Amino acid sequence: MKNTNKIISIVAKIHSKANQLIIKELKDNNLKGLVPSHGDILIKLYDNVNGLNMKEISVSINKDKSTVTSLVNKLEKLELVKRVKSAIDSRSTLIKLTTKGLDTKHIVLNVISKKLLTQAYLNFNNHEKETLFKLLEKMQQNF
Amino acid sequence: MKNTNKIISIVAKIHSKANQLIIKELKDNNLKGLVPSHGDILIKLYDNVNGLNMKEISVSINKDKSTVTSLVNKLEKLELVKRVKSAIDSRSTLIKLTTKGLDTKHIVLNVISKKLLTQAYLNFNNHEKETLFKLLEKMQQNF
DNA sequence: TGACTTTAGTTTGATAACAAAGTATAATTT
DNA sequence: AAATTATACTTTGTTATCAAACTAAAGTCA
Repeated sequence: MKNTNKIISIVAKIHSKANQLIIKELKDNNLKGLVPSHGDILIKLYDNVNGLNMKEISVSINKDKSTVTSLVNKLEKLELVKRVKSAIDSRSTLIKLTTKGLDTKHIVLNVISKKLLTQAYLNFNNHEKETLFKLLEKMQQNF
Repeated sequence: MKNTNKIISIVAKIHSKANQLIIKELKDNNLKGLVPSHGDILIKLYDNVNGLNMKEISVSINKDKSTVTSLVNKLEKLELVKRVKSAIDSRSTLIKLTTKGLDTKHIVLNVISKKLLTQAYLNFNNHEKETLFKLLEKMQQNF
């Protein structure tokens, strides 16, 4: 088997290792019990202070809506987000950060995400970063 | 945020899409109920006709040993593999392909894996394949 | 030899994730 | 306007996955 045929298993391994790192960092930074998907939701919400509905979250983090229900349930239980019924469409629920949720922004973005990228890109120069990014993006669009 | 900072979420997306494709293909090829990890185990066993023990499988597919127990339980229930007690070390269990398990080799390697690679590498030339592979391998080693 | 430690594997309990079915509301069609 | 279809979300049931505790068999060492 050609080496390049192992591409998907390398992708899987990087994904797994990155997730392990994130889980460890979340735990070490007083966000015990959270998993990467919770972090993904928080990151989306930092950029959307007016909230996002469940569908929007589901699409943007690439997870099934029922999965998002349970992820948001947990975030709500931890008082990091709150559900607000939409005034315009009563089927829709807006998910908004609480103050406590917003407090996680620095840790999540400037500590955890940063650490992850630093480690992933260790010994990469800018050209390599861009090349890898472009090729991966191309592969992603093939699916 | 710089584009290249989204690298891990692209990795996650490719992993997820690849897995979806594999699950669909397994189902379409009469291997309903199997997931990519089962495929990973079968692929390792094709190359090791004398069997592999649980630990070896766990390491090679990068999954916890308890996960491997349940994956192998399913493969055994489907009569694709059998457990054989090691003669040398009675703690150890060798997992071997059954005839029915070996029959999946063509489908798994020449149909499903091939389809996956063809799709992932659509519009890639050899140089791009090798560049991507090398850079990903480098990233993997950073973890 | 007998007590400790390590190793191989399973069991148990918890959870993220998905799919399918269910509920409720909104939009569309006739 | 009533019936149909579509949308937003939750609930239910299943499973892969992990971690921690457990069992049993080697290995070590004193």
